[in-house]
Amino acid sequence: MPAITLPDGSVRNYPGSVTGTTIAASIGPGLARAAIAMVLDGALTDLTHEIDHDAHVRFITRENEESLPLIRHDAAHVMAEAVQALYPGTQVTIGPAIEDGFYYDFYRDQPFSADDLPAIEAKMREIVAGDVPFTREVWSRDQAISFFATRGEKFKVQLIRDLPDSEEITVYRQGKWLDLCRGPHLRSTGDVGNAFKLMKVAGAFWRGDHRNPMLSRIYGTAWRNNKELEAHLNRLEEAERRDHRKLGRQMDLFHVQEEAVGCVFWHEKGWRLYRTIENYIRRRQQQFGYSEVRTPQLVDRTLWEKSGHWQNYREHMFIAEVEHEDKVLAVKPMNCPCHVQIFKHGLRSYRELPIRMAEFGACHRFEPSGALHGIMRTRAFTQDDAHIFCTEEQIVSETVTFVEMLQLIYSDFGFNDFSVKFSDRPTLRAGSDDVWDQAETALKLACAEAGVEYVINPGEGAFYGPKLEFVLRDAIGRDWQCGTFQVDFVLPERLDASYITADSRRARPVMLHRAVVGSFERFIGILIEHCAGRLPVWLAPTQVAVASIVTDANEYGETVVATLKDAGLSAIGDMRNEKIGAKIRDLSLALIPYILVVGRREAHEHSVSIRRLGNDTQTTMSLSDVVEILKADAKAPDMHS
RNA sequence: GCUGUCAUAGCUCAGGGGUAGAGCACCUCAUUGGUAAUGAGGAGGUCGAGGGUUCAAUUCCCUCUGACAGCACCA
Repeated sequence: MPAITLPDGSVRNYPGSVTGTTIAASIGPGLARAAIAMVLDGALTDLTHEIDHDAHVRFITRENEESLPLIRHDAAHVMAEAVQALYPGTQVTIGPAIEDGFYYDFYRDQPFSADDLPAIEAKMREIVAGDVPFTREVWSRDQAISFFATRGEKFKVQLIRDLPDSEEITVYRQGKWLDLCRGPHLRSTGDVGNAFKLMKVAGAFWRGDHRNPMLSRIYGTAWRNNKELEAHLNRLEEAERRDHRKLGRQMDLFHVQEEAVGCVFWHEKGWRLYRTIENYIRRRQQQFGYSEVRTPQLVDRTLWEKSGHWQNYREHMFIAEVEHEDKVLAVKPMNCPCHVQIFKHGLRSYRELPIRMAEFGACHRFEPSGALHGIMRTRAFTQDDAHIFCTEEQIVSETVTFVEMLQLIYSDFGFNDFSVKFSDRPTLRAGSDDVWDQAETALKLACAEAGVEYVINPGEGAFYGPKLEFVLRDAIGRDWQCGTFQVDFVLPERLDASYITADSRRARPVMLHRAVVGSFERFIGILIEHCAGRLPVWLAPTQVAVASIVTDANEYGETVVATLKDAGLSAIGDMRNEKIGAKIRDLSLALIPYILVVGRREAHEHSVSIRRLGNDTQTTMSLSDVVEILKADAKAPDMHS
């Protein structure tokens, strides 16, 4: 006699075991039609699941966002059936729902190409139109293994073998096709609906391990209705429009070329943007008690051996050798060991701590070719790196202050939304478990004190310590990891850094590795995409353009440009023999925040007509007023008194 | 690095076994105009590099380099 409690608190009794389908039907025909799955005692479950005990049940309908992963997972099954129908001999592996959609990994001698997608998609729509029910079956392990083995599904067999003994082995059948699957699923293939689209094919390693065979993965996107699908496709187009590589070219900020793979050629405008950001960070660091240093690019391998980087990252380091000297130098891949050298130079007293040592450190890392991405992931980059040498007692307060600084900087760049990941000890690491316990505990305590909420990122810490990763969210909802904060008890030990305590003994400092923007290259890429190239005035490489209407106004136009430059603004003149409409268009496409138009009237009145980017209205003002307005608008956020 | 796709003018792209084409940008001339494209003319390419097949290769084949998407990697 199961008693079923519904979300509104009402309880219904059923004579024997009962399915969700029956319960929904007993509540009403509307719900019977709409319910596509249920949450049974907190767990998402098939509607056909038999309930033989008292339970809480909540029904999921298409209106509910929780239906999305189900729709996507079902779409993956439908795709797998379609693929096996069209390409016999293809082996199936796994096909989960993911953010925005789903994928399925197949094994096939000939990987799929984009040309195969229309046929697969058409077959999928057939299967959806067939509207055949999904049915769940529990199989024995042997039954499942022999079934998939006879079909030559080697990957499935391996999956089943690796399932823990406690795990019930279930398959889901849809018509003649079936797949090993934990479920749950919707009622039938028809519930997938038609708001899906196959997006791309890609290679993916079996079980995510590069030593394993490569599978052929097909990605799809799936939604509850066509409106959602359209919105998603529009978001993708918007992201493409914002691509920093495209905008970087259009705005003439930088380029990359074959002779310096993964390295950025900064053009004048891009470099101006870079320097504006660097100077801003420098001022913030000063404000927060950092001192700036500069360390060598080429450092003997012995130092990297001591730090452990040679053992851990040798294959990612650029090496320099000279003909007449028997030395191997590494182009520095990071700054920490160098900063320790400065710390070690001379005796340090506890009175000096914390020492906050900052460097705009240019680093080189041999990143795998497939990892490179515009200026976001490069082989040569510069970090806003700093290392805080402090006592254990100072970890908490230093963390709190760092988070405060990071928040301030992010919001100055227009990022007000960020999240934090806590990465704990990795499998390959230096330092004893005691030291790791100590470091992780200290960092957690510091987070609590700073009011930082985080999600755990298991096993993703650096080899020398746990870290916090600060992930910011951009204007179109994409996440980017920028800031980092790492507690390190290992490197000071390895590199033998010490200070003199109040009672004249030697003690090890703790080293806090930290960066706010991370790599300047990457951050600038993110910034460009965040604001779609329409940089705030203080960052814009060209802040204002002066356009003349007639040649008679050119001379006055030039004096306006000169006045703006004298006021410290980055100004250009456009005195070309073009119509004003064409100039407005060109200067707008160049994403210059302000356009000042001058004609005979303005020249005579000593005024300008001012127009803000993205706004098609204009007002005429005296030149002196405009200069004051622009000066105020062009001030860096930390320069407002 | 792996799988796949791609590489033609500064940019965006078309073409195709018989020495290359458009639009924009650029240069020249005319035009002096009031807020997102004035008109006409001109110049610009070893068709990514190397090899092969062929009477002939930018086009077909192979190798390399680079780019793009995904995977793997990211101290």
